[in-house]
Amino acid sequence: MKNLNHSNTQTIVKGELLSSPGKIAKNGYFVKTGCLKSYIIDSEGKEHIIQFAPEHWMIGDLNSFTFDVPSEIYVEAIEDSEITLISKSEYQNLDLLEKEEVIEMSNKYRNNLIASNKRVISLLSSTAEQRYIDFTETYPTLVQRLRLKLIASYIGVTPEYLSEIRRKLVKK
Amino acid sequence: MKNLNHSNTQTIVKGELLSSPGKIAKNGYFVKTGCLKSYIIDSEGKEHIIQFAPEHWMIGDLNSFTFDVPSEIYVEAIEDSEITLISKSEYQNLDLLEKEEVIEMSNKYRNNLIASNKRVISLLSSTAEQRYIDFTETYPTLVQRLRLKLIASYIGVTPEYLSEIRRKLVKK
DNA sequence: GAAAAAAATTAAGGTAGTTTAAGAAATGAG
DNA sequence: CTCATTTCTTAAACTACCTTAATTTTTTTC
Repeated sequence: MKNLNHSNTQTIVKGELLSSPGKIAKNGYFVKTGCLKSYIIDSEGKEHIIQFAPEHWMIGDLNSFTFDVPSEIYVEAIEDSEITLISKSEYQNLDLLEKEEVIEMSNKYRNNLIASNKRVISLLSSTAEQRYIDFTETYPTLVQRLRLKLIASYIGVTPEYLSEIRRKLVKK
Repeated sequence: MKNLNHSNTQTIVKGELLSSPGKIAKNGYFVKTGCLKSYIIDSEGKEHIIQFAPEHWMIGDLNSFTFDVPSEIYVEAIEDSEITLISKSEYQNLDLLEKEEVIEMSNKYRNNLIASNKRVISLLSSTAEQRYIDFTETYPTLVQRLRLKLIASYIGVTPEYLSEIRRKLVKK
């Protein structure tokens, strides 16, 4: 992460809300320790998790951050965490960055895109049980750290049904 | 697209397969005219569309292209099209590119990521009917050009059920 | 422009996942 | 440690969406 630390480190506690809908996102967040989540609340009041960001991940509303439109998502700490801010002025205009830094950003976008595409495929083609198994294999450490409720929201099922899935898998 | 046309323009006909699972992707594709689709076939033989690429979009298996792992997807023309190849040697090593070109790539990844994230949210939080309405509003020109079957596969329902959704919407 | 092939429609029956609700277990606060 | 709160589990009734299959419509091909 050479050169990406122009901004200060901040300490935040579990439950702290860094970003919420309606505002234009002024920052992205880079997680040094702990874990954040981004999520939306749908028209029926249900929470859907867009992304988890444990150590070394970036999180934020890229759409709002990039195009100066009001954000639609929440960003919240799910553990006590240390983060650094990624300020808009720096990253919106890539021209201002060194070529190396642009490459670094580009690689982060690309890897994030690859992960997002895989998730789309998984949502389109796998059952909830398979998505849960995939999650446990892809993010074994997160499975330990996260509440079932959060994992359920991420893979797109109710906590009740995930509970049932787990019971079935234990029996096997 | 200044400077991105190092490669030749190719003309392909509807139905032509540019890429298939198992091979390591040697190229990405930039669409000048026409339309391509990328898709997977799941373990039950069902097709799931990952992306449509009409004029000015890029398409390909970024994961395979980037990390030299065997591809898992098909890329196929759904209209007669003109495309240019995006060769791996150029884009895998961003170092070799001019800063401007890196910025251009970064922006394409970023915009693609924003679109992919929106799709994840939509799959998690919206009903099939709402996803169809969103699709018609987001891609009005594609709705005209694409067969119902393809749209159904993209939004994640069977053609039969999309047909039913349409009937309901016409009645309203 | 006629025959063949592919796509779309309709409907009945089925299933994966949701809803609701209530009790048990784990976590958090003082 | 203890009470309050949140999370997890279980189960029964329900619904969004799927499957199958037959018919109609559209598109492709020669």
